[in-house]
Amino acid sequence: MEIRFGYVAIALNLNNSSTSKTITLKNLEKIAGTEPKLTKLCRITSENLENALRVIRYNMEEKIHIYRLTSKLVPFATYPLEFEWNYIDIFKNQLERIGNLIKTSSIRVSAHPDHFTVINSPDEKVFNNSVKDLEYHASIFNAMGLEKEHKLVTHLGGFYGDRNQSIARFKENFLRLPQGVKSRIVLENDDKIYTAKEVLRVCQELKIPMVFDLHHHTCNPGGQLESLIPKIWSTWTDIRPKIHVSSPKDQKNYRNHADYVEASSLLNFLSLAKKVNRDFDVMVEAKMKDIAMFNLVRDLGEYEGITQLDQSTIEI
DNA sequence: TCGTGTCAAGATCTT
DNA sequence: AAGATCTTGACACGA
Repeated sequence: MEIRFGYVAIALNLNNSSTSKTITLKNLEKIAGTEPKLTKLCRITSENLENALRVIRYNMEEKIHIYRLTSKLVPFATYPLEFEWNYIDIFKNQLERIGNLIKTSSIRVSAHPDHFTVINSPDEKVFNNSVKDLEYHASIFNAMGLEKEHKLVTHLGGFYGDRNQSIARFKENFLRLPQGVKSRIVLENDDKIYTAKEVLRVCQELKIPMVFDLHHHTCNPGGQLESLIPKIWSTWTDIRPKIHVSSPKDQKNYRNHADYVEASSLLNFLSLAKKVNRDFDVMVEAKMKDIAMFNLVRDLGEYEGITQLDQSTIEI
């Protein structure tokens, strides 16, 4: 079976290729007049999209099939400024070009709205802002022409003093999301509150695919791997399952991501996944980004029973 | 040019 | 009720 690896947002091998350039609100406000402000925002966005195109081209050339786009392609995309700007319209062509390259090179992309998106928040304002943020992500993917297998990864959310109530609220709020958002969402177990077992149950109930994070599972265990894997795989009905891997920074900051990923920490998971015999993808979450991914694949290839097919793919 | 405090947004723990 | 901390890459300011 084949396992493909990818990385998050930044291609360290490409110089000056940030796709997350921005401006602070204070400095945006310092710019006099609406037009100049808009010009500034557009210049930044355009630069981010140009770099995104470069990064996708790099991925294509390096035969990297798994990639997470940054959430910050468009600065202040969901922030209520004193003027409207339809960045989807303005950057239609650039977004299309990126999407076309993603499709022709068969790259599987995703995005991970950051921690301000909390679907199970009891605060309606926070929920509404989360909807906005998810819609922003979905609209970018749609403008790129990306099919529904390109997903948005998020978590169950906060604890709010009562686990069961908060899980129940997630389900209620999830059902309130726009269809175009619901069909993009996949859920991931987190490192502090909701375990793989708990997230799996919600995913099964709501028919949401589940991204399994191996490192989070170590920080916040729930359920046995051997029984979890086939069930988690089943949530991905017609799409390859995907997992996240990372290594702890150190004992003190165990939950933080290290520069690289320790290959040996995957061996147990791989041997259990082999029994299920289904191809899957791995997102490497490490400070050293694409370089960490290449190293991990190389290191795994050294083990008995693992064959390195290319610099981002193994076979077991 | 380099180092460092700050940043639009949330949640949680501490005070 | 207010403040610190978490986490993250990049900005922005000052040395």
